[in-house]
Amino acid sequence: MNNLIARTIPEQIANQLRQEIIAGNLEAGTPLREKEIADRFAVSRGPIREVFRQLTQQGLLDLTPNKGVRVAQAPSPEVRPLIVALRSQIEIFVLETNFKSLTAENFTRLNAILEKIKLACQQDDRDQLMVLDIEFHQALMQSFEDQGLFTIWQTVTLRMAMRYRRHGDLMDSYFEHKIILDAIRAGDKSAALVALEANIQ
Amino acid sequence: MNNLIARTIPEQIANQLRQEIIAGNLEAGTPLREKEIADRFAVSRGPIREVFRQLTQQGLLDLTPNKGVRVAQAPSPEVRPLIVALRSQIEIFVLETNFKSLTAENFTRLNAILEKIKLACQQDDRDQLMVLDIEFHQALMQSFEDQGLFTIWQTVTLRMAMRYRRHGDLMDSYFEHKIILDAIRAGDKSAALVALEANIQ
DNA sequence: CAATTGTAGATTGTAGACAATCGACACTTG
DNA sequence: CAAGTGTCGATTGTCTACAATCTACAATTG
Repeated sequence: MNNLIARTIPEQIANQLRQEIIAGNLEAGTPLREKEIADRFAVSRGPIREVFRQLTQQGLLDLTPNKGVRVAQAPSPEVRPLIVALRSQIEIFVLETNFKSLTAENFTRLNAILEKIKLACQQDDRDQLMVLDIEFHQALMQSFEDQGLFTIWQTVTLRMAMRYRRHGDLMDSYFEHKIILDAIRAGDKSAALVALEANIQ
Repeated sequence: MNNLIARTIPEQIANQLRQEIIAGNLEAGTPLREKEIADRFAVSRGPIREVFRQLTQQGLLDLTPNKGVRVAQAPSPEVRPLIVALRSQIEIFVLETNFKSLTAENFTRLNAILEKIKLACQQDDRDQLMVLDIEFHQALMQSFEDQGLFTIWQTVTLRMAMRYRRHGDLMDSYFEHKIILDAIRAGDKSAALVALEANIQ
């Protein structure tokens, strides 16, 4: 999830754990032991410590010195609207600023993800849809090459995604993303922005 | 900077490096070698790796696998206004939401920092002022106990602070913070919000 | 001579051993 | 019996050694 391909071992492990936390497979408050996770992925504790530090910084884990990490609580209903607003602003900014610089490569990548989204919707695979949803927006963010802004976006988005379940018909998600991509392809900036904003909630 | 007291060794080292990066003592693009930094702080590479991962996640360093870290570029003039807006929104939200829950402890803590700010301004110590400025706002953020939101705020704020120098008379900074605190103490929420917003730029 | 391949040194990545810290519970002590 | 203290087991924190990877530059080859 972090990159198109997860290069390093810690990255792969981080992706896996992230997905499980976001999906809610790991209850909030659950302690994660270094050795336990290390054994599970057949590596030593070093790489796991790296993963824990990263996920902590991304707001998915809480770390207490000498005590270890626990799965963090999802954002409270009070704070969630703020998080959503922040993410929305970032993505709107990027799409607007970067609109004319989008390349054919960006289109094909977005389209590839969109097809996977369609599949996940048809198969009613909510977990996979959540992963792909984030991947779609991530591809947008990465078209605008600003590592610092990407990091902020990622932290905000992961926090927002925690234990979040899209309600109703999954197919709606597919259509929403399709509208965004179609508008981009058609060069209709304002339509794209409207569709994007509508999708982030 | 991360906490009132930096508990662990990696935290202390991270604080030191953060300060140097933000102050601009370390040029953007400068590579940081694990062993070099480890020797400097008389620890092994392990804790340093932790520090590098954290600062990377906070947008102060760029990490490339198998190549190491470099000091990140400050946000571009294009992106900076967005970063400022994000930070402003977060702090406004917290102050507004949390206004009535502020305790006497919060006041004394804020006041203590304010006094230090005054001193730094009088001594024309720009680096120290930058640290204290962030500390002041951090104290505000920590009065609202939400680790996830704090993490987001921190990332945004550190990014915004990179190589940023307040122009003009340093004393202005002192007065701006004094106005905020006075308004809070007087229970004048809207005045506090206005003053806070004016200060974040 | 240009392109490729090979090698050496430096640097990061990982593993495993040891040290420090924490929490719980039994024990002492007034 | 209550408060404090000591010990034990579990877990995290750190260090050292070794493996994998990258970069630069030399050697080879067509």
